[in-house]
Amino acid sequence: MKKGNTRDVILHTASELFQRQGYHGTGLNQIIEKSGAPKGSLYYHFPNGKEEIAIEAIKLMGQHILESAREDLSEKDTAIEAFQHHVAKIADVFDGKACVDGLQIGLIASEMASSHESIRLVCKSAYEDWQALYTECLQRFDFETERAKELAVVINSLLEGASILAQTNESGWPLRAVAKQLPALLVH
Amino acid sequence: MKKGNTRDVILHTASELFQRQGYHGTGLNQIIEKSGAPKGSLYYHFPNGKEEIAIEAIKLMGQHILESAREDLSEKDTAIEAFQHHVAKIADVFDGKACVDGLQIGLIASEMASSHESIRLVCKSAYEDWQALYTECLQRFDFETERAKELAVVINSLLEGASILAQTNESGWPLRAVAKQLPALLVH
DNA sequence: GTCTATAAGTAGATAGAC
DNA sequence: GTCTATCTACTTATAGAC
Repeated sequence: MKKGNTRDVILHTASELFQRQGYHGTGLNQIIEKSGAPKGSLYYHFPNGKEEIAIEAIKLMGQHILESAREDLSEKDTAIEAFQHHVAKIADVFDGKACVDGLQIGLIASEMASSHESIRLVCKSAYEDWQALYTECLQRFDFETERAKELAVVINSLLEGASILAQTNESGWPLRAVAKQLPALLVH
Repeated sequence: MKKGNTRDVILHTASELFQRQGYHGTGLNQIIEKSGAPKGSLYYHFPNGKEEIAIEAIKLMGQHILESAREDLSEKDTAIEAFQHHVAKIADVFDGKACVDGLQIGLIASEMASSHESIRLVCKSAYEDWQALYTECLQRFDFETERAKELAVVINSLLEGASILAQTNESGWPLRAVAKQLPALLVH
């Protein structure tokens, strides 16, 4: 977990807490406490305070999710199998009651959309990156460009929504229900 | 807006604020201020404080969404048209920058899932009600029971997720992208 | 049923020593 | 780069008058 410098430790802990408890639900003191980072150094590394930590944390989450998605999607031979594999991996995370590491910016995105423009834009950018990856993957499996783009939005929605249901049900089954219906959606 | 008694005014205002700013992002003072309700009466009507207000507010949102969904879904002659109509109505809400009235418990559901069991259960119950309605509608259009139940979960996920994207983009287009792909999903 | 005042705690943020 | 102490503002919640 520790990457050596204090900044990364703070950011990693903040990512974890923000995505589970949200922006307002997570205190700076809690981040300090859980990370074990020295309290005094927080405003040294992030002079703009909580908002700056949140922005950097969201960028980190975005990249993390992008990487694991890219990995999942490259391991299969059809679009259906690829996305089903991706969804199944996410479903597994919600079964264990362990921390939901690196999944989901939906909570903070909803929370801040109407109040913090800068955070809204970072979230928007993360979603665009994921959709670009999905689009690219669908094109590789011979989906026409426009349809691929639209399906990417739909898949993105599906994953965000099913993740909320999974949290609410404390189980990955909503994601598995989604995986099961993917073949109907992904017809040429 | 005012339904006569103070309790309902508080609840209505709380619903609005909770779904836009979340639980931790909304202060009791803000609810009082915005509702114009007398401050002293808050703990008279809700002796258990903020958590009780949240639980009742979520129930209210759940019923409100259920009713408008029932209305939307009963106006068309095919499953595809019915759900497309429903999604289109939601999309329109996100275009105007007005308050998102009565839509979406996803934010508060994510926020509280890991910390307040009682709130998590109320959200779970609301989702189950909506899915039951979707299932019923799909069965009416000759979908087999098991498939109808699974599609209901998928549609629920789709709506929750696309609503987050709509907020993040300040536009209803993600919901319209979903509507456009519904015919592929809803094949017998 | 409503109102005022206030308790008790915690939030984010800052200043200055080291 | 880190630590400690502290400031101000705000939070939920309560007590007691009306």
